[in-house]
Order: sequence, then structure tokens, then C-alpha cells
Amino acid sequence: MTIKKSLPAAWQDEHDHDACVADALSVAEKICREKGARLTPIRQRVLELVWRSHKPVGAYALLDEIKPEHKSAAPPTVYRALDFLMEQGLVHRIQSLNAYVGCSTPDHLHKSIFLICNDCGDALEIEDETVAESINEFATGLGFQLYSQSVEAAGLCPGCQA
Amino acid sequence: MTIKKSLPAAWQDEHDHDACVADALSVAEKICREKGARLTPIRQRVLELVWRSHKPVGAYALLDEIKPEHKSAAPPTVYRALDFLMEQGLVHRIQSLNAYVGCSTPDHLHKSIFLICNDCGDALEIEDETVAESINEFATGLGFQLYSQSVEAAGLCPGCQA
DNA sequence: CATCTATTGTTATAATATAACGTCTAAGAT
DNA sequence: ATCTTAGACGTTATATTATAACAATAGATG
Repeated sequence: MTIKKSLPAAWQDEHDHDACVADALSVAEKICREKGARLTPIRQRVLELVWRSHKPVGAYALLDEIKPEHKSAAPPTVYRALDFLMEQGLVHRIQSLNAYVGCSTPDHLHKSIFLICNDCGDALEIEDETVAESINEFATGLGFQLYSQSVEAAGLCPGCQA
Repeated sequence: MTIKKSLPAAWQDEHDHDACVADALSVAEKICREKGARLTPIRQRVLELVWRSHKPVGAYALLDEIKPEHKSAAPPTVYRALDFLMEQGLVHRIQSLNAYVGCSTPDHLHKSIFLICNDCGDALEIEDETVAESINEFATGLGFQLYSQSVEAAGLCPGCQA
């Protein structure tokens, strides 16, 4: 199931963001159930907030949103939830922003490229094997054993080039 | 001029690191002279320390090295120098580590991939157009105007797989 | 020399992230 | 059922990374 389209339209496509979030949550629930991972209320709430933001969101911004409704929330609360969600592949970290986004296609393992708009701050996740495979070939050719990779590009999205 | 080889041997190749650093400094001097950029003593020293480290090095580690010899050094001292060096393409930032490395081939613009060893912490810069071009095609196809890109891979280098 | 701009000094603070340890809860074992 | 245990969460403190803001100085340029 694909939640966000990896297409030019994706940047204009604001239509059913709430439905998107709801989908993401139900998919997450299913994935965690299958893996025997516990999607606790805090974790679920953090995931929901990450998705609602729909732009990469910082840990402390999430904390600010959670605090009113969860008095005991502190930085570890959020970071633990984010760590869990990243382990489950439900959330990605955008390294260049120290921020987090919901994974568009959490139902299967994949490599992604992020296109990050310097103007509006939106990040588009592109599921990709081409680039991933090139990187893998480089690494293999050098005898390097690859565990993970991060590909982030910055620039201007179509809507912000005006 | 290529300072560090982008080859498997690069990981074993400790031979003439001092010469490497000296080369890097003289190349940097030449580049700055050509551009009319001022490679001040502080900036030169930071560049040298980055090169001496030969692994990605954090800003505060650099600060600790500079303080004894430069009493007025403070975080902005280092960050300003790093910003300058990055603008000149003499240093790269490793996003996944919040750390900095000397650029292997500062004499010309290029796109790089970093292979980062999770065990020894070494980072190998690979000059690359293949991956860069793939990313560029993705971006262009989506109407995205690309400014910069960051490709980092983590794993185990040949020497650390034992 | 006068002026202007880039660089550095200095202090303070923002922003991001983790350590360490205690408590509680929920799931499986007996 | 209750015991046990591992994982989750609470809590406090602190580490790490980075920038803001403004003053002082040095270098280039006319």
C-alpha cells in the first residue's frame, strides 16, 4: 500500500491529508501486530503527530505538542518513541534537518531518496532502487559491507520556484 | 590533483599521512588565492586539524585542540572557520555524524559519496557522477530544482570485517 | 589617511540528544 | 492466580552541537 504518491503531483496533493494520516496509523498498527511490536499509546501518538506535520518535524516540536496532553512527557519520551518507530520502519530521520518524517511505504523494506525543499521545507520521499543499487555497487567494489544509506537532496520544489 | 585515493587500498593506506596533510594545505592555499578568499591562520589551522584527524571530527573536538594554542577560541571561532572551508569546498560535513572531513579533491567541483565505517569511524570519500546523475534525473523528472545533495552510506570497511 | 567590509572576540543561549536510574506494567511461566 | 521478568515509561540531570548578537579589530580600497 502506498500512502503518498512519489509523483510531481505529490507536492500539490493536499486533498485528503487526514485520510492519509488515518491510513498511516492503521497500517502501522497492522505492521506492529504482525511483528509483535508494541505500538503503545505514546508511540502511536508520536507517529500521528509526525504524520500530521507532513513536513519533517523536530523532536522538541513533537514534545511541545505532546506535553499539554501528557504532563510527564520529556525529551526521552519523544526520542524513545522515535527510536521505536524508526526501528519499525514507520518513520525516517532526515539527517540534514535533524527532523523526522512518516515513512510513505512502511509496509515493506526499501531504500529512499528525500527531496527537501529549501523554501517550504517539505520533504518528498522517493522509493528508489536505482540509486541504492549504484551505491551498493560502489561499496561492494571497495569491499565495504553496507548496512544503511542516506540520500538527501535539497533544492526547490515545483511549487516554490515562482 | 587527487590527495586521497578512492580505492580499496585507501583504507590500508596510512603511509604518508603527513605528506597528505601538507598537500591538502598547499592546495587549499592555491585555491583560496585564485578565488581571492582569505585563508587566515585560524582557518588554515582548522583545515589542518581536520586533515590530521583523518576521520570525521566534531567541531568541539577541533575547539579542544585549538584552545591551548589560541586562548580566545570559542565555538563560533571553529564554526566560522568550518563554514568558510565548506564554502570553499575544502571541507565536507558528514551529516549522519555531525562531523567534518577534509575534501579529497578540493580542486574541482564534484559530487561525493561517503562510506562510513561503523567500527573504526573512518569515512571514505568517493567522487561520483553515477549516483549524482541518477538523483538529478529523479529530481528533474519531478520538476525539482536541485541545489545540493548528500549521500552517506554506513557499514563495515574491509579492515573491520574480521 | 579615511572609510568600509570582512574577520575575530566575547558572552550568552538555543537546539538537539542521551545517561542513568527508579518505577510500573503487561505477558508469559509456573 | 501469582510470580517473574523484560520492556516501557517517569524523572532528573547533563552532554553535545550550533547559533545569536554585538563589540572590537584588522585589511583592503579609494
